[in-house]
Amino acid sequence: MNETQSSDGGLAPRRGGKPAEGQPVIDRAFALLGAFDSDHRALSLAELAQRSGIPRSSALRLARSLVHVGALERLDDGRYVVGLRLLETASLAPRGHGLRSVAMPYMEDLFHVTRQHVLLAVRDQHEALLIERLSALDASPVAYRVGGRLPLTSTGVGLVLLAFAPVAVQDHAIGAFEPGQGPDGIGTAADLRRMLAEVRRGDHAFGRQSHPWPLNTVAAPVRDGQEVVAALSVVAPSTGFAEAGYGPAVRATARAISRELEEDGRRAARPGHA
Amino acid sequence: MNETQSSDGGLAPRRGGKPAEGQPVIDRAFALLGAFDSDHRALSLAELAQRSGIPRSSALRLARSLVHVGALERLDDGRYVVGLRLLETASLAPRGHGLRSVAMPYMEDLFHVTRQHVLLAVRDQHEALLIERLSALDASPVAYRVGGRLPLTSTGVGLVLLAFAPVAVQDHAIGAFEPGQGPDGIGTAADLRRMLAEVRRGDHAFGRQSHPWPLNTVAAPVRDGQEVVAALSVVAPSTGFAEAGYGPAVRATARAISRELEEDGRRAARPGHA
DNA sequence: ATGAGTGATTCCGATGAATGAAACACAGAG
DNA sequence: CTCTGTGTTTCATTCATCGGAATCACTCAT
Repeated sequence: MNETQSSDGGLAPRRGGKPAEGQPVIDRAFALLGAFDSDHRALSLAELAQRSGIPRSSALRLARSLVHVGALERLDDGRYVVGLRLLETASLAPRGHGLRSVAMPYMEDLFHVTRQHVLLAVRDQHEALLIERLSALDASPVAYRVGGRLPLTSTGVGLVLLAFAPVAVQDHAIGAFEPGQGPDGIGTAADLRRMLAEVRRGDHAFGRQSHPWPLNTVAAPVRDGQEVVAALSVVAPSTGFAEAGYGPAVRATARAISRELEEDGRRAARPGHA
Repeated sequence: MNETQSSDGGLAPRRGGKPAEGQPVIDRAFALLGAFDSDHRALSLAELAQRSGIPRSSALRLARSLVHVGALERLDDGRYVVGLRLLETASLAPRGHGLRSVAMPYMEDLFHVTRQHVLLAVRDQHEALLIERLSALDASPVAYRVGGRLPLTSTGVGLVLLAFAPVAVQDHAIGAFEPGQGPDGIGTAADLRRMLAEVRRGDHAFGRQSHPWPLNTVAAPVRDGQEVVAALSVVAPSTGFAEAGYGPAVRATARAISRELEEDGRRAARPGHA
């Protein structure tokens, strides 16, 4: 490691750089893309380099490649933003827009009836990823953003996804649970475990949280065959939250989406396609 | 080439491969991602290699890297699909979900009122890219898919985007126009040019097409400041198409979105943010 | 003007990551 | 059994990648 072996006299300017470590180009490229978040949608080269931990000259070269393929776009002021090309290919993700496209019309109807936030989320590893959110103009503000991640141990959709996740995932979540993270009524890991069992038994989850704002939520699982692939929920301010009304609506909608998914699957599986 | 120059005795197996050409890794990686389309959402390694024109072993290595960062996911049967990671970062594209998030509530209302397809599209080079589509369960089928591309010279949104595009883009489209591509009433390049002028003057576009199904459409521009950044439209079956009703609704909604965009811009521009 | 400061860009030698033909393993079909 | 088609591993070769330093571009305070 020590470059002392430049031997006598640093005649050679030691120009050549050494790739920090066996770090594939793809990793670094996506590290660049990972530098963007909801609070930093436009980044200068310097920010890009700093936030991704990549030397400036390398960051520039990579960013140019990404612009070339359309993954990034360059603004007039020189800053970079995420490009449309990503949206284009991302829309082909079966668990993302694929799921979304069949769920959307039903979510529309649910939204039409409730006029409250309607959420659709899937599980990715130990987090939930918000696929779609419908909100009214005059709706109460919520923190959850489409494309954003949220914890499994709180939020209705999270609890549903966790309840039907592989045991390993559940254990991980229960083990890592720290009191205070969960919604109201879940103080300890034991509470969480009990809650998950309850969710499985009733096939839906109620959630109450008072932390940022007082919000109530009902969530239900969306299935493709036997497997739970997503969770649907309605989130509404506690004031005037009609559990009795939203609960059945959410569960019915979730089942409708599940049925449609299964039909689509059957239709796609049978005949030779392509 | 003839490999006769193996000279005397093929002792050396000639293993080493030569990088086809000065082709950055990023380009190849996105060539892999580009192998997916709406008819091929799951691809085997062989398909992936063939469709992207990359040797199998290289495709495998790249695909693994992409799986590692979450851009691809691997199904149980070994096939690859687009992963959630892409959706996550793609949701940060200002011209994509950024625009979408402010437009959505208004689109919801428009959809609520009309119960017809509501489309939001932006221009990317010489094509339009569909950012969002709201459709009813019982709606007439349309070919346009979220994340998909559609020509500028047909479809209401396309005409609006083209009408307000830089002159170079317009000339390119008019030059490349071939009779028969456009909607009903546009037969020649001259017709197209005249239509674009009319769109600019009236600040909206009507479209009639009978090709796949008889569809009518009204589209209006969405502006951020002076610049047209997107187009909004309602698409409905010709039967019972109430132009008089949809037209104003679409235009009013487009203006509402524009106003909101401008306010957001002002809000974001003024105070120092991060 | 002058200089200081910031950020984007170019240069370029050294080097190791990327490359792909070939070999291998396995599966199903004929 | 052979044969065709998979996915996978190996490995000698080499060219694309790497990043420190120099350069350019631009702003702002003096």
